[in-house]
Amino acid sequence: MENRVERIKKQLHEQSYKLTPQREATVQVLLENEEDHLSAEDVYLLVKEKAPEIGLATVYRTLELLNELEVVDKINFGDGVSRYDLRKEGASHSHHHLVCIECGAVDEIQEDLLAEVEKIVEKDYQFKVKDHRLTFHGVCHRCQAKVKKNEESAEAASLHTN
Amino acid sequence: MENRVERIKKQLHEQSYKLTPQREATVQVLLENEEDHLSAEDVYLLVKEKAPEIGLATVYRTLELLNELEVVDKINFGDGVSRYDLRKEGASHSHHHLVCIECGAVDEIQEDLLAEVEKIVEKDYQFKVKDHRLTFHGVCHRCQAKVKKNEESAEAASLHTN
DNA sequence: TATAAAAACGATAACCATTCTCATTTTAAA
DNA sequence: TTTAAAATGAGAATGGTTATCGTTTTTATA
Ligand SMILES: [Mn+2]
Ligand SMILES: [Mn+2]
Ligand SMILES: [Zn+2]
Ligand SMILES: [Zn+2]
Repeated sequence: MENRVERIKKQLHEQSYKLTPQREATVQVLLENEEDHLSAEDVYLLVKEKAPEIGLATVYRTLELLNELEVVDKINFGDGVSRYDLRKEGASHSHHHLVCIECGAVDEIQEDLLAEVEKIVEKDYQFKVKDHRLTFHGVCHRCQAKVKKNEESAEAASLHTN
Repeated sequence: MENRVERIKKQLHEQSYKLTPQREATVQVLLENEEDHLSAEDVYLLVKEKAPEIGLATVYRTLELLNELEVVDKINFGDGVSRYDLRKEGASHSHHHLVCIECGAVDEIQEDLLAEVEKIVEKDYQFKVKDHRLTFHGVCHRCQAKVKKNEESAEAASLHTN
């Protein structure tokens, strides 16, 4: 885990960006909240806990930089904010997302389901694919379970009143 | 073509929304620019040509409404604006997009390439898929042709100077 | 056709995520 | 240490979108 920060710092250094405590704290926060999809404001509040003097503009600048270095993906789920999603190390593109229209949860699919589709796109549309964004909107497994449970108890209640 | 407007108007009426000239003009503009991906501002300027008294707020409200009726998809390509994309009639989900990182062009894929992938998502992730968003980022066929042409003329020039 | 309530409208103020500006501080290499 | 370039923090500015509110339009009903 610690290595991960070191490697990102190295990457910054290689591209002749300076290693500032603000940048390190921001990367730390992203690593510690890898499963979430934080907005710039979210990151700002979390970074402030370990580096209270940091400014919001610096957080934006750092996230922008990390996006250019392909350390994070800047994604947008249609609410009014950009979210910053850490890439798995060495991943060559953005992972897929499952957005629940019932509870708002965002789950991830780490396996690449688009290999075949990309072949078709390259062949049939002569488009050289560099990256992709794939998001499914629907009902998550938790909300499906909830509905099923409610249906069962409604049935049970109906048996009682008959 | 004319039928398309009529059907959308009917759909509004069925859901007890009122049929106003502003809404009709907005739908007209969307139909006349089906291949584009217009922002609210874009739509506003185009609608003003045929209904100069219309307000920007009304355009936003109409686009929001059409999005709820699933007549348009509100999409976001990562520049700071929402874009409104007319659905093909009867289409049950959003079509795919090809965004060129060289020239910025946005091309469309109308065929559904995700049927197999969605089966996997439903089975392996117990996620009930209702809709999807799929965008590829890469180099469009026009830009690829341009690069190839440049390489050829560079080669030709090189032959001359030798 | 006249009436009236609900819905929709236009103008514009407010909101708010993001970017820009600029004076000050920090970094990194010599 | 010195120094130039890069980075930072505070807060102003920007710009897309939404909210407000008084007026107008629509549509159902009498
Ligand atoms: Mn993610
Ligand atoms: Mn489209
Ligand atoms: Zn859910
Ligand atoms: Zn192109």
